[in-house]
Amino acid sequence: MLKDFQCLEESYAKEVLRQRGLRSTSQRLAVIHVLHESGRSLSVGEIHDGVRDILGGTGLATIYRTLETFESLGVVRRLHFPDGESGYAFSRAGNAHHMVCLTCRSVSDFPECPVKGFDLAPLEKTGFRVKDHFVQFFGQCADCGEVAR
Amino acid sequence: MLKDFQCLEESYAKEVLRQRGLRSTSQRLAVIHVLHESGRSLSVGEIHDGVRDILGGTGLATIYRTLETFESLGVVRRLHFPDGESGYAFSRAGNAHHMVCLTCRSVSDFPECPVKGFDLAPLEKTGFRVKDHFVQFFGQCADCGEVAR
DNA sequence: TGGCGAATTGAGTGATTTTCTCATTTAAGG
DNA sequence: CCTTAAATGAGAAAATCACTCAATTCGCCA
Repeated sequence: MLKDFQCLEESYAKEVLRQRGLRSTSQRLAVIHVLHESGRSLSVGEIHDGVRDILGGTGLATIYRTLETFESLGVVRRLHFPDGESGYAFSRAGNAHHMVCLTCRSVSDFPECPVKGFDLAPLEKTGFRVKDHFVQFFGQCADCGEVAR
Repeated sequence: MLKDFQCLEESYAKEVLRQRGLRSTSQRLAVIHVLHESGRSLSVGEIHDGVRDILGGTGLATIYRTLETFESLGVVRRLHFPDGESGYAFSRAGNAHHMVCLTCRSVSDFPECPVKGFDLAPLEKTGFRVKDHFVQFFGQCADCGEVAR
């Protein structure tokens, strides 16, 4: 069973679920726990393994359903890497901007939305109406940068 | 067989292939043809169908291999939509910025890289070293915007 | 605090997508 | 042309993801 202590991320997730009338099941909280604890982007298999470590047998379908639910709530985000791989990472709602380390796959959120600094004028001049955006910066985090040098 | 006329995109792809010592097969050119002609993002299945219309029986594995090859060359880019779907679109090398219409899935490139106007200083202050970026804007193109109104 | 109803899960199956293998074909330089 | 290595086709295999329904569990309310 999940230990009593809950990190900020777990209580945040609980709150979001509650607001939408969805249940805070141990499986859902375990997914958040695993994602947050790792601090990086995890594959579905890694998340499944992590949840099983906490709860014992857990169905793979539940993992897929949970990730889908959380992604629609903006609590979890799916990231796609240049090499074609993909993974899921914890993300505060509305934050669609990430710095992804290509070495360790750690994910950090932006201090603030970088699109504010973008000049969208030439873009909208073409008649295109922007409704959403998705920005990812790839590179090396502080730790991996050290090692590489 | 592929007709003699080749669009700019096809000769561009041929040139890139030649530079890398790769062959310009009819299948590869057909993939470019289909992608460019549609002007939007296509699924693997749609590309397969399109190529078969031109060449007759073509293996699905070839489509996958071709897309992988072109993506590594920067000629084709894989796009991921908010709904989880993904598709491939023609893209000039080095252009990692796209406007994607959520209605018709048409893809247009940016006039110029919008990240140039963005201040990376606060980001790099965290120790993160930016090596690449990927920017997608979702919304409605001029045509679909008209209809919606 | 215990029970009820509805949401959620588990397990297995099924569908879909992607990769792999290897014999055959084909592009491209000499 | 001819040669050679790259590329393809076909089908099987692997991986990924979705569906179904009985059993379980959460959250509300008495």
